[in-house]
Amino acid sequence: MTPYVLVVEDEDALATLLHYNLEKEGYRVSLAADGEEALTQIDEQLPDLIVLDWMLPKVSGIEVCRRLRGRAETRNVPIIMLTARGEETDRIRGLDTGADDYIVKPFSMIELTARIRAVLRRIRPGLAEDRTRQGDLTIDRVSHRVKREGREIHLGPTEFRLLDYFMQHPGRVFSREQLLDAVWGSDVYVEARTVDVHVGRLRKALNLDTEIDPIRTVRSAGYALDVDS
Amino acid sequence: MTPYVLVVEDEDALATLLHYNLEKEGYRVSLAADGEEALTQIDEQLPDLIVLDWMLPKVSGIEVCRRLRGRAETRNVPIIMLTARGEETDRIRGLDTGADDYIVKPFSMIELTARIRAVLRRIRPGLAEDRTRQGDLTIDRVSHRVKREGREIHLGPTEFRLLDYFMQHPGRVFSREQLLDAVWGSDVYVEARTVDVHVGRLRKALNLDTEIDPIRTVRSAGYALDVDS
DNA sequence: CAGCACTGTAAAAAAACTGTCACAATAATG
DNA sequence: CATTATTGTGACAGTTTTTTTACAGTGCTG
Repeated sequence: MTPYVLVVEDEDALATLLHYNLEKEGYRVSLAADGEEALTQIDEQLPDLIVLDWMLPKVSGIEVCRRLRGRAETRNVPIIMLTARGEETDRIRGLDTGADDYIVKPFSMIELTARIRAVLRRIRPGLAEDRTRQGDLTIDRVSHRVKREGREIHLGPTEFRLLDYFMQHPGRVFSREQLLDAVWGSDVYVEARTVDVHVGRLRKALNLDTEIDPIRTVRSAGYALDVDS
Repeated sequence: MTPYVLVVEDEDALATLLHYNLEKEGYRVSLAADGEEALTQIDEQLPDLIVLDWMLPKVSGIEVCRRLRGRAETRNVPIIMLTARGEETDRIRGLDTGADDYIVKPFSMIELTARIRAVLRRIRPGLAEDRTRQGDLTIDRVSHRVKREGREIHLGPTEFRLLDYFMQHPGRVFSREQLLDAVWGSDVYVEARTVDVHVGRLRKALNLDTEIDPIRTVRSAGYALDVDS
């Protein structure tokens, strides 16, 4: 059974983005726009994990969190908090809230899915994938290692996240803008052409030994990871 | 058969943390949020060891302890008490309670698992691992000795616990925060950068003879212990 | 109480990584 | 084949992150 994730977020654009991306990640996703709605939905069907915005209309995120922790049947549902930078971070860090993890906006999809995987792994080991293989490429998110044909490959943080994203959606073409959103974060501003440079760096690292380039350039569209399978 | 540990703890965050870590340690783990629930669960299946919070709602830890000691079938189940600093420590120290050991919060995971191993060793010798080998590194938790390629290596207490933790999860990357939680203790407040210094000290001690550094730095993520396997 | 071993912090030094740009190379188009 | 649009690349300056070093404080031991 695929994990069921409830996203509680009032800002519409972000909610849609999360819905879209988590669904693509293979989760069943449901949205709630405020705390009240969230609680109703949770009563209807118990999620496997909740992504919860800190600031919410009607019933605040922290209040939702407390209420869930107070009830036996929801006590063990993992919660990941979404907070803006500097927003009472210390308090969350201390986990007084009872949240299992938190993530500071702006965040990249890669980062969020990594957290979700980590939390789900605690609850339902075996559900969350730690390692992905595509052709001769292997990426291990726990040990942070990338291998090609068994050879270890060193990547910088950005190249690692970039490859991670590609590996999760093999064959699919992404525009520079999509990659920026997914890998850099939804409201980070960097030049679109920067993606080219990082793709270049990723290629260089990947193809030190081989001459077959797993990354395909799609002119006037973007890039994709190809693997003959 | 892997040992079955019952954790009785009302504070949710700590309970989750314990559950997660002990499970990873290879134990079968069950949680109870108060004394009543604990007693019910114990009736259902007799644990090999109980980790019991001193302060509990409904039936207090000490009461649970007394009742277990009063019944023949539970008399010999080892109990490790969890107490806050200064919390009637003397009385526990005297072991009037019948607990086999106690540990004062905040404690590190390393510390707790060491106690659990020690107690289990008394009951079921051979079950608890005293020694771990990874590549050319050996750590012996009973004699508190570390060797590399047979050469004895002296480590300070913190470096020892740090290496211990790494050895228990080889290859895996830990953030500074995770290491602080696991090695220093869940609510000790020290600067995250301090981890760097101790990793540095550990490296220095480990690499006196060799030039191969078993500790890998993962930029913007943390550290991992690597062993060619 | 002096000496020693160990801690945590802070600050300096080193290393790794980023984002941009300018220009080169390549592909598409008519 | 010349032109235009798009992508690749090397250099670089700036930033972030890690490593190293120094130091002051603590607690233990003889």
